[in-house]
Amino acid sequence: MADSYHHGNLRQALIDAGIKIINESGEESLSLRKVAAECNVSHAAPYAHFNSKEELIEAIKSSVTDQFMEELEAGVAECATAEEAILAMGRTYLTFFSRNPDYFVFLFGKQNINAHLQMNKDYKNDYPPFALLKRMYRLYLEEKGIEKSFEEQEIDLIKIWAMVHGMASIACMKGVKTSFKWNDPDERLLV
Amino acid sequence: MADSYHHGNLRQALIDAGIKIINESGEESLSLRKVAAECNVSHAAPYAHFNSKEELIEAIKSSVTDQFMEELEAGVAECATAEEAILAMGRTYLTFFSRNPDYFVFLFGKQNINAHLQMNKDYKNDYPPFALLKRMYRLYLEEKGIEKSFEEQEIDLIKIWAMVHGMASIACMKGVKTSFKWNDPDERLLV
DNA sequence: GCAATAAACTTGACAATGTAAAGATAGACG
DNA sequence: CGTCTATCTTTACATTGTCAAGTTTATTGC
Repeated sequence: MADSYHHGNLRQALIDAGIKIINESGEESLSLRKVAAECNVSHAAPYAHFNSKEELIEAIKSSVTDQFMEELEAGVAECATAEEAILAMGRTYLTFFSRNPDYFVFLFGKQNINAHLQMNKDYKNDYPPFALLKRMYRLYLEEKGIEKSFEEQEIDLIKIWAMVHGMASIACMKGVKTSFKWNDPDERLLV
Repeated sequence: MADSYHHGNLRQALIDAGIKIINESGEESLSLRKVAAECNVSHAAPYAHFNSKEELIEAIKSSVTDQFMEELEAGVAECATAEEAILAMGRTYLTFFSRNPDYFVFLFGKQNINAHLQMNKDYKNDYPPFALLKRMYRLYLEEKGIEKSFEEQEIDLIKIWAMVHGMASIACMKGVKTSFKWNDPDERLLV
C-alpha cells in the first residue's frame, strides 16, 4: 500500500506522528502541516480525518491516556489487595509523568480535562484514571470493612488524587524526585 | 500625552491589555498584534519593549503572580499564628484560582514554572508563593518548638504544596468546590 | 540653542500556520 | 463497466511572529 494515493491508515499515522513530534520537540511546535509532512501527505490531508487541529490533539490525548491507563492497570494487576493497588497507582502516576514530563503538560495544561472529557464520549463521566482509582478505593473500603458516606468517599478520593497529581505536578515542574506512600490507619499521606 | 507619537507607558499598557485579553478570551487567543491593537499602536511596537511574544507573556505572568502574592500576603497578615497563616494560604490559593481558573492554566500550564523562574531574576531561587509558605512553615516549627531535619522539612513543604496545588488543579479542571484544612498534631491533611 | 544620538514607534515584508474550496484519484458497490 | 464516495492534492487566503528599514520624538553633550 506504499506510495499509493491512499495512505491506508492515515488517521492512526497522524496520531503517531503527532506523539512523535510532541516527544521530540514539545507541544508548541506541533503543527498540522508538520504532522502531515511527517506522514508524506499534503498539508490539507488531515482534514479528511479531523475537522480541526484541536480534534487531532484530542485524539492524541486519548491515545496518550490509553497508554497511561495501560501502565496503571498493569501495575494494579500485580497487586493482591486494593490497598496495594492504590499505592501502586500513585507510584505509576509519578513514574509515568516523571519519565515524560511533556505528557503532563500536554494532558493537563492548556485546555482542561473537562473539555477533553466532553469531547470524548468513551469517557462516560469520569476521567479513566480517576474512575480506576474510584473502583480501587471502593474495593479497599470493602476489603477493610469500612463504612463511609458518599461525601466522605468523595473527599477521600479528591484527597488522594490531589496529593498524587500535585506531586506529579511538582515533579514535572521542578524536576523534584518524589515517591508516594499512603498508610491507611489514620488516612495519612506521606511523601 | 494622548495621541502623541510616543505612548508614554506602553510597556505596562501591553501587559494590562494582555491580561484583559486572557481574561476575556483565554490565553490561546492572545496574539502580539491584538495586544498592540488594543493599545492603539502598530503591530511591531511591542518589540520596542519585549524581544519576543514569550517575553511579554513572562511579564504578564510576573504581573499575575504579583497580584496572587498580594492576596496571599494580605491573608497571612491577618493571622496571629503561623499555623493560621498556612491555613489561610491554602484557602487563598484555592479561592484565587477558583475565582479565575484561566490564571491557573496560564501560570502552571504550558511552559513550566521552572522556565519562568529562570527568566525572572527577581525570584531568587523559589517561586514567591512557595517561598512565603516556606517562611511560614519555618515560623510554625519555631512557634511549636518542633525540631525537624532539612529533609523532613522539605518533604513537609512538598506535601503541603502538592495537596493545595493538586486541589486547586482539580477545582480548575472540574469545577469542584474544595476547601482546605490542616491539623498539625499528626501532620494530617484534610479536605 | 542646537546638532547628534538614542529610544519609541510605523511601515512593509516574509515565512509559518490553520483552514476552506475545488478538483483529482482510487477503491467499493451496484 | 459506471457511479459514488472517501481520501488526498492544489490553490488560496487570513492570521500570526518576526525582522529590517525608515520615521518621529526625547535626550544629551556642547
